[in-house]
Amino acid sequence: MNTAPAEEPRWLTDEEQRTWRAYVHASTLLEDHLDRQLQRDAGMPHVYYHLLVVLSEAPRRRLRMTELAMRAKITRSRLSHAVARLEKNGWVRREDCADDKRGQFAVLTDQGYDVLAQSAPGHVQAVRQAIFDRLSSEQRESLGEIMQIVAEGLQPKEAGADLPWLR
Amino acid sequence: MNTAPAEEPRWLTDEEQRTWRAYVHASTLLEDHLDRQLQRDAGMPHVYYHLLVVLSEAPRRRLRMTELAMRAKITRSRLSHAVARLEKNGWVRREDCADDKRGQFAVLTDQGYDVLAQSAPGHVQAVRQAIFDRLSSEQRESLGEIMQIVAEGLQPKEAGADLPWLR
DNA sequence: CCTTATTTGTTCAAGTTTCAAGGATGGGCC
DNA sequence: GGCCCATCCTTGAAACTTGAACAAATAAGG
Repeated sequence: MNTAPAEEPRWLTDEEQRTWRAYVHASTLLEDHLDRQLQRDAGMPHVYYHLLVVLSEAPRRRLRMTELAMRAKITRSRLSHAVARLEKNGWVRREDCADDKRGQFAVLTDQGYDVLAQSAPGHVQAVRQAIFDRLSSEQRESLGEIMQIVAEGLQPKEAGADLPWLR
Repeated sequence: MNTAPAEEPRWLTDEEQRTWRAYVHASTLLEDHLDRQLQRDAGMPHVYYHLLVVLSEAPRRRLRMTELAMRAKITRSRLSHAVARLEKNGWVRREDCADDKRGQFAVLTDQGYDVLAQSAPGHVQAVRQAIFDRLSSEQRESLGEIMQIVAEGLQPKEAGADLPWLR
């Protein structure tokens, strides 16, 4: 028996190595940048801002907790804490679900909407400045395709998922 | 005087919007994925793992704290905590700097190197599986260029930086 | 020298995220 | 109904991150 990894793993080529490093650096810097920008201008980190965005696009500006967690790609636990915080800020409010007594809706408040409306321009500008303004239209297109592919590959397999949705 | 934002901001086009969403989703899922993979196989999150990697590539496997922070794109504060944790694991050791009595070196221990060597294959496989195996060679190339550009744009301007290096 | 400014790394407090556990409801099945 | 198990969401503790404040040491100017 040989349980130890017998074969040499397929290491990254030099170019892949460089690409991967560049990706890690860029994504780290970008997330930091946006977190700071939003913390300063909106009083919340990027993940929280994103939650408000997702809510703002939902019908009646409300979503079930699980649905919101899935759309935002975060765990339910994390969402629970996050909503608690946003609730304290008055930007989100919880509402019981009539059909399912286990359920909770997260609802974007008017106040939350205002914060969003106020900080959106700055956020868009930051994103534009960091990414789109620097890329050619071919690159922009390419980036979209690539990220789409990567995201799909990591998406918890739907239907019969062996994961209780995202672990 | 008109301090309020007078002009309609340049919103993202629909395609840019989609691209940005795809990016956020992909990067979120990817970072989560790697964090879990490494937490499971190496007992540390991705950032910490990256610190070991950077150290392993430095001459004599050691770097000044600030230098390490810069290469890893994290704050000194965060690094301080991280090294404390890694030190507790016996994977990194601190050493005083002879030239500059304020200075500290973070040194990768043999034990740290072993952990790295052991977990590297799994990590590479995860990265490959999530990204490179899914992309065409054109896309791989494109991704590298794009991320390079984005990273450069966010890099704290060197020389005369008005930032105390990353705030 | 002597004073002032900068750099280096740490620490504290507050905030966030993760993980494991748990309470409650819903649904299927006999 | 009664039982079992899945789903919905929350909780608490531990780990991690952040930003500001800080002490020590060095660099820069006069």
